[in-house]
Amino acid sequence: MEPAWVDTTLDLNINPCFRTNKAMKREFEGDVVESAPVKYESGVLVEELNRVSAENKKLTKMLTVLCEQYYSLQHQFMEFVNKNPEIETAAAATTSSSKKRKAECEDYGANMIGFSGNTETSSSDDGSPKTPKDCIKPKVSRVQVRTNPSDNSLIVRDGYQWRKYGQKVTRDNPCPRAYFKCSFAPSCPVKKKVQRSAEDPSILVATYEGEHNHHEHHHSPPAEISLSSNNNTPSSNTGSGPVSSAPTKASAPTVTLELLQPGLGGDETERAALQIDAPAIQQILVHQMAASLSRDPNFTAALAAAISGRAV
DNA sequence: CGTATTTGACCCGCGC
DNA sequence: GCGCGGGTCAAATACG
Ligand SMILES: [Zn+2]
Repeated sequence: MEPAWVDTTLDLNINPCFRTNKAMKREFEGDVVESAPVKYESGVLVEELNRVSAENKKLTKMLTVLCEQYYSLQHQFMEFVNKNPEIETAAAATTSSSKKRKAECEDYGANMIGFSGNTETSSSDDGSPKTPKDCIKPKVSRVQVRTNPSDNSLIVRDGYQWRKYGQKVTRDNPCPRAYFKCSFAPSCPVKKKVQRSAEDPSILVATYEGEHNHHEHHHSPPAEISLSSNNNTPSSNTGSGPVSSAPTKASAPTVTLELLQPGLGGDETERAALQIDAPAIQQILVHQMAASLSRDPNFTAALAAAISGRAV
């Protein structure tokens, strides 16, 4: 769980010298005959190539798993953020260096309903499309992904399968906004909107809406990360949730999050530092891991390479 | 030929 | 009522 593991992996990936030395050493004390240096060298090289190839494959697999875990973690992180409006305010205050703060303040309902409630409830609903608009917003989560504008037009690679069903140009953004719908399960109501940031075209803003009621269409990792945000998800209100819109202030963790604008370094991703005063220490670790992951340009580059190279 | 994407049309809420 | 802006539909098209 500690970020050191990630660093080690990345170092292995980009700098296989140590591994090579070890392998060579082992080869030396193996079936080595010094009388034929060329043949020995060739054999060692071939074997080393195979080894490196296998290792590369293994690392790619690990990276894929890590990527999936990262996405899952990111998803849950923004879910966590959505439950605390203060974080959003602070983040908007810091990140909006020049952009206007829209203060749209989408009501963070924080109620986990809508995942078994609004899909099939009104079965005997005749033609009248009139629905009681009791603000049954299932869930709205916003996430910003930093990508290379030349690589991909719009992000889709987040572990799920999306079907594009619309594209519109918005008023205050020259970049169009794309509308996607989860197409894996026909009963999955999850939608997502993707639009580039107006100022920084390398940042894609994705807005997820709803919650998946199925697994990812391919082998999902067993999620060794046991974040699970157990503090404020009683998970007993999933059925009929007239839950309070805000978590109880008494037991809610006080979270302080600050996001730094990447613009200065140009190569530096946004950094998230947060401070939790709660019995959930795991969340701190998880968030630190997320921060370190998103902060590390090596990881970003490797992630981009892995995604673009081994497209799902 | 089946499926996914494109893209203009259509709908709907909202402010004037 | 009307215009505007955002969201969705669906016919046409592209793709494998
Ligand atoms: Zn889904």
